Amino acid sequence: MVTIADVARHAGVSSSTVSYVLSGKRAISEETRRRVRSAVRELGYHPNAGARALAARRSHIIALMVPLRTDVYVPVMMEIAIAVTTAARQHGYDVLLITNDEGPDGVRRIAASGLADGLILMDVELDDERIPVLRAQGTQATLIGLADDARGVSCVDHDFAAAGALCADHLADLGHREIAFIGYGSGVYHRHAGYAERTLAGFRDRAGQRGLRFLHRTCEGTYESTAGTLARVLADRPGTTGFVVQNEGAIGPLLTLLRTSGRTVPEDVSVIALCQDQLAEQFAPRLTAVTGSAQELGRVAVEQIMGRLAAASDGGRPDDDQALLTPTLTVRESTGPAPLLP
Amino acid sequence: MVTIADVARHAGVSSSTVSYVLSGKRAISEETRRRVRSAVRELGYHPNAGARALAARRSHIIALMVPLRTDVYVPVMMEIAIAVTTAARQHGYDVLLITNDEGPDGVRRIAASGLADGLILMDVELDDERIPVLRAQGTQATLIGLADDARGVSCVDHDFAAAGALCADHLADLGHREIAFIGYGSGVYHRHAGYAERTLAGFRDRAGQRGLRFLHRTCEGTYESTAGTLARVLADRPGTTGFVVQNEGAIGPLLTLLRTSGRTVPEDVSVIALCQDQLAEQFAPRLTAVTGSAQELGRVAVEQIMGRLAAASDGGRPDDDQALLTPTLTVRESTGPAPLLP
DNA sequence: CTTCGACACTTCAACGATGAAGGATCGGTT
DNA sequence: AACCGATCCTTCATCGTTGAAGTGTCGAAG
Repeated sequence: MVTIADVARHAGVSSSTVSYVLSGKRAISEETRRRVRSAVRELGYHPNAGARALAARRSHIIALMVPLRTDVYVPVMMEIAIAVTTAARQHGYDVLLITNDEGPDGVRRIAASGLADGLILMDVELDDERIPVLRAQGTQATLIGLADDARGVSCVDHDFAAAGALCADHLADLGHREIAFIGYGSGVYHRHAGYAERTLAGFRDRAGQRGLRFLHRTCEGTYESTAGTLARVLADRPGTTGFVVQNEGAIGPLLTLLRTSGRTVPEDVSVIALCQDQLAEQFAPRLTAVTGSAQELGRVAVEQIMGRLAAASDGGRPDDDQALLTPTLTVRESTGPAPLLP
Repeated sequence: MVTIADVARHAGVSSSTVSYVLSGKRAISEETRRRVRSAVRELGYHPNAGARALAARRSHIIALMVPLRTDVYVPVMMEIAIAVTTAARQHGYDVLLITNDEGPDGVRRIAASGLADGLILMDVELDDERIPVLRAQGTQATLIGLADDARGVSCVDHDFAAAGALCADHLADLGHREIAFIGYGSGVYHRHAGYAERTLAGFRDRAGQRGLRFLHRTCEGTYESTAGTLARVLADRPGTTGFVVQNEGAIGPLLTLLRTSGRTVPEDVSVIALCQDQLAEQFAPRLTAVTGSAQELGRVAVEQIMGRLAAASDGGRPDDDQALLTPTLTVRESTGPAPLLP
């Protein structure tokens, strides 16, 4: 194993000088810097992570707490995780993966052991138990999602309300008047999952403003569940011409069911999805969709943590940022003008 | 911050004793152990990760290198990542997430810095550049996937050949004689991705033994691509009554296309999928599927790494294990007896 | 000719844990 | 009484890096 002392010897300087060259915290002459750098390269030196963490009281690791639960669309989680990892590396940080089932104790463990300098929490609930722990330990953290009391932490999330509103606007612009909103399973709403509630609220408000009639129906995302949901919608409101689908699992079944019931998309009914573009492109017809960027979400979360860590190490009190990322509407082939009244 | 010295003082012993109580490496009297344990609890002591790593030359972290690429079905990757994390925690280990784009340098960085004690590599290529690095650094590692030269590392993977063979057997048992194998996009085969090639080879061999005629066709997984693939299959072999689908993205489109072309499943044609059960359950009809457990894969990978670490720290040379996990066939509603000849 | 500040580097004491080696205590042997 | 071995605990050096404080040198100002 190559240590900083080996590098120092090889470059003919003290180990402190090597440390300073590497951290850039003191002025070092051009000549010395060159010699140290080439010694580092020649010996293939990599600073020992443990020693560094111990001495500097910084692990250069952030922890990412991901849900075990899989009613969230999983690829999005993975995309966020990868975006976080990539963004963190650009700041010289690595990412530790923690699962949600460790709960508040997990947060305590990571913070108290100094394993990570900061945490990013996914799948945050409105009154999440982990948040008080973070405050108590004085740990820097960013939530992906919103919480009721987010003092002492930063937050970033998609602007789900705006996404809901975009759906309502698009369908209203096309002349639709009766809309069905196919949501997640009822469990998601009972859990008060922010993304589900806020999308619905955003949609509802805008729908009201635009004079749309609409039904919200829960749906588990299986074929059977979607069939049941659709049947009830068509029974209650036979005049429905627009569908907003938030549940990724329900999209395929819904399209199939509409086709088999003799309705063509977008001539008879329009379908707008709240899902990733990649998924929206896979269906036939390609779906008009409202999307937020998972990559951006991960990137912003990392920026927020880095900001907090920098502020804290300068002795300041970090700002509790709240970022809401604006969603985008991409019009494809699944939405069109409302059919003329028969 | 609570240190081991604080605990020692509180329990009226030396810090070594606390360390021994916690690690269990020396006999400590019942009474002392009790006092130390309660001091730990009362003070909320968590050993400092950096100090521990430095002194013990063990970080209690394993790194998991995940692909950035997303032509693999992403939920499976996430499931593996979570299984790895959960299994690692049971051994007192945490998991660091590294992305594949760091390549061999990433492996070097992690190994040389002592950040992780071992690595698990996903998305392994047959002549993966990272493997020689692992050998050179003497780093313990497990591959998820197979490589040409896996000396010095352990491997675990699904037995894709067996999965292919299971498909052939099931369709042959049902009396089908002309089968189409809908695979991944051609890029996957050009890359010589092991899972794709081995499934196909396993299917081909068994199909030969059972006297099946079959076509292998690549498919990108979009609706258009699936439509094109299916059209060609039906043009070349109108008598095809069995479909094996390995590309998750092609399943939905294929079912829709078969239906719109007037073929019912499973009366006219049988469809068997190589995909997760969760996905297979989502379609109508529910799909007969051959599955390997992603959870098991993650679990075994962790066991292998733990075994290697234990052997290495006992001064031994770890065994280069190779595990192939047996897939399961779950018969559902999408396969049935071959139709009688007209 | 002293004094001073700037610069470039070195010395050295942390950081918090581990574990080999070295006591202390005790009942049991000789 | 002296010794022994077992048991249980402590002392202390060590891990590799960091960064505050200190040293040495040099040129400019007083």
